[in-house]
Amino acid sequence: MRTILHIDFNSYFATVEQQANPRLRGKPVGVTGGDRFKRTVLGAASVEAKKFGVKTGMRIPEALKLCPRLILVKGDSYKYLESTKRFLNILKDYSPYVEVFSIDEVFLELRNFSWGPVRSQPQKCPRSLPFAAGSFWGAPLPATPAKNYPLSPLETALDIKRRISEEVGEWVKCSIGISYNRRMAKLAGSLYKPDGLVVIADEEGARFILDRVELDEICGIGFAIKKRLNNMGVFSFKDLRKVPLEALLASFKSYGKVLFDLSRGIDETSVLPFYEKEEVKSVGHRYTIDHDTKDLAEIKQVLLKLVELIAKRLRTKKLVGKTVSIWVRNAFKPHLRGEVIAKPVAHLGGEFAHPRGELGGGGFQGAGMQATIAFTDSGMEIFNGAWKSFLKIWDGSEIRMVGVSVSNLKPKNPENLTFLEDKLRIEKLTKIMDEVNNRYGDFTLQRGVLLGSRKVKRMPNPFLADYRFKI
DNA sequence: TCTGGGGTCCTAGGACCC
DNA sequence: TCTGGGGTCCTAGGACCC
Repeated sequence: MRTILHIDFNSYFATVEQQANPRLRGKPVGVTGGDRFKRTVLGAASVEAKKFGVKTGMRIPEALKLCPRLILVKGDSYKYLESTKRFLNILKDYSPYVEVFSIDEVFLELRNFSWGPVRSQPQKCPRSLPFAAGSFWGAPLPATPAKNYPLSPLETALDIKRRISEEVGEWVKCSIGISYNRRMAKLAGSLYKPDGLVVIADEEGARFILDRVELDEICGIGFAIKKRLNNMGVFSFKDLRKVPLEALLASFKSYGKVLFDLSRGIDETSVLPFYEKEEVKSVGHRYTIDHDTKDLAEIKQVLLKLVELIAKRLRTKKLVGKTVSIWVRNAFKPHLRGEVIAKPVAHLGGEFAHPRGELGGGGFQGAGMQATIAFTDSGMEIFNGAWKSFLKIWDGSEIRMVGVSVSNLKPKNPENLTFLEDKLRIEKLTKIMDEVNNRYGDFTLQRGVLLGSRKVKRMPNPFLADYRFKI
């Protein structure tokens, strides 16, 4: 049996802000994406703000309505990244098997460790009783340390909490879940926040917990799949276990097996250490303009900026890509709110308008298109592909968001360089631009066509997107 | 007055090649 | 003129995650 810890930092951006600024401690804090308070959502909410019902992803006016004294802080990705680096360095001391799941979530596997004979002993219900560090479901973990580790899993978790408090900051709390697979460890970690420590020791313990949580509380079941399960008469994991595998496969194709296993606490996926993770598969940015527009010149400028950011990231990673994707999201249409918009998905069968409108749905409509171009890391070449696609999908109506992404990436091979003088000149110029912009900030040097783009103030911070590779 | 932005994965169906 | 099958690439678009 495996031993996997899931470490999740609570209200991450908000607690890092509170750590950095003691005046924010103990107060409801919301971290915003940037300067804009309109047309954006909260990136994080502090523990205190959450008590008012404020949540990550909430619109700002809505959050202020719930909590008028909410302190809005502009997010600082560099700060969060520094903090992430620090806790990852701590975790590496406990095991080499550290999977970076997101900027504030990590899986850590302790190997060569035997749980010994386990017997399930459900102890407390997660919803009715808060519990202190060390509470668990299922059999107690053996106290005997593993061969290669000086501490037992439980002691390891407690030691990690102690060191994070000492070395990252006392205000930065994490919840740790311990279990025999990734999904159950993640579920365990989510049961008690903040500063929780929960063990799900075996499948019997897993069933005990699964029977007491909602379907979408587990990683892998979201809005649409939950809705479809409900339509099949499945409202709990207990119900889900009664559905034969064949029926799930018929409805959800290969994902049916995942659901079948999930309901039984089974998950064979392994912890993938960060140094074994493949390079990125796509690099992209999207941007919501702070007003709806059908001004072609303005849209073009937004796209040019996005494309330059993407191209710069590709060059930093020494990658070239050949697939350019573009999406637009149309202006909000109140009458479409709640409408069924999604088209059937090949492998899952879409039926529902997403409440948040991932692209379409929830009052939004959108369109996207892909195009194949020659492998490139040049902003202009990406732009040319994107612009052609844009003109094809754009129906002339007002848009609120535009996004570009480059995928089908491969390492840039220096031998492939063309010796055309023109190409070399462009590469040289691009290199100089990157050097200057790295030193003085993005868009210090920019193409003439971007000059005068006053309306587009804030652009994505590409730094945050690359956290995984800077550790 | 109305919801951001960074990703990953999956599958169908057609085009195209041998 | 009619005919098969396998493999791979391209494209569309949704669902999921944080």
